[in-house]
Amino acid sequence: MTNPSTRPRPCTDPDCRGRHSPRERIALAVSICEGRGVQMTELRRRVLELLWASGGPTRAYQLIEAIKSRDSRPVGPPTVYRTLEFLMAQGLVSRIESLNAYVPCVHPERDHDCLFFICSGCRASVELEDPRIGGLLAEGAAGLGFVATRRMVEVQGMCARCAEAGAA
Amino acid sequence: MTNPSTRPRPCTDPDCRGRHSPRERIALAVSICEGRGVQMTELRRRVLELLWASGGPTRAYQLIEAIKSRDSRPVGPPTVYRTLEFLMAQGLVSRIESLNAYVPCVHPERDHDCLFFICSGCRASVELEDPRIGGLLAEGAAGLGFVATRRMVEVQGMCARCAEAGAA
DNA sequence: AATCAGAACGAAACGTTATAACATCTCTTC
DNA sequence: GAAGAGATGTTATAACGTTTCGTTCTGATT
Repeated sequence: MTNPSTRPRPCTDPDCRGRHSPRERIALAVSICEGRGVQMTELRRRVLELLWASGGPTRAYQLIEAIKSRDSRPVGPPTVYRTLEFLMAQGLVSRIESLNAYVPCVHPERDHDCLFFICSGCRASVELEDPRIGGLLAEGAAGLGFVATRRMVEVQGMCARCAEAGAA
Repeated sequence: MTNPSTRPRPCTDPDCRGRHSPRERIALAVSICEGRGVQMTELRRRVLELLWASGGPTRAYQLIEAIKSRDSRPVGPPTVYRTLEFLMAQGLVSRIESLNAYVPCVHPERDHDCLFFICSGCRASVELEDPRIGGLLAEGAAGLGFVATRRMVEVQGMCARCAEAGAA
């Protein structure tokens, strides 16, 4: 067991807007895997690092490229897809369906909704949390007798910066 | 101008759950295009018919197959993708991102949200409307200074029927 | 230490989804 | 009938994802 004082701590600011240090988020991910008894292997950690470093939604083949060029380690698509699947299963990464791309989850420690605002200008994405949306979806599901397993909420548009620049 | 008494009328039941006759929905689509001065061509109408006939989210290559086999008319992928793009631009069809598939919109006359419940069992989807969700998303966007252009809300799970069958 | 089982990884081939680039056709308008 | 716009056809290829099978690694057990 790690010393509690050095163990990464979950974020308690509901309005942090994802402003966390990648380094610290990765340490948190490692700690989460440890706690669950699943393996955060070298490859998995590397993929997570690359996702954090990328600064935006990243495609599977970009990851393949990055690992090949930066690490001089050729990996095939199945390897990367398996790794992404693992990271998603652990709640460490989300897939953005409308982009066929992946982002690191800002708050893997929380059972968060996947609610993304995606800028068409700079291709960045922001993850938000709003439990009320989950509530409404649960309500809708209940009305249909529907048992939900996965929710996906994606909003495309322009971020403040790009909207301003584009309008000029 | 069509005689108002024979012109397809928009649905006013907020809780209809998509129970409309395809025939009548297609007539409505034709009427909408007419009103907007855009062309509902043979191909576009055919694709819309196939989507309504299919009974569930339909993939682009399934449409290509259907047109080739049923109509003895070979069409290429670009043709079908262009057609789908047109139908989406007119709000007659929605794309379900998490399935790479397309569904006819139940209420093209309304500026509806795209809120889908997708059953992993029978592969059917139900489109719901809940303006409150759009409201929350608008609120989230406003908080970020984000200008939204497209919203996608998809919930995957099991419909009542399949959940019951699967549980047995 | 040898063995064994399961998890993780590597590689080749393949299947699916989507678009680029360019040609043609069919109307309308002048 | 020439010009232009919108719609469609054709070929090729890019982008995304999966299947299959075999190998390696790791940790537990004997």
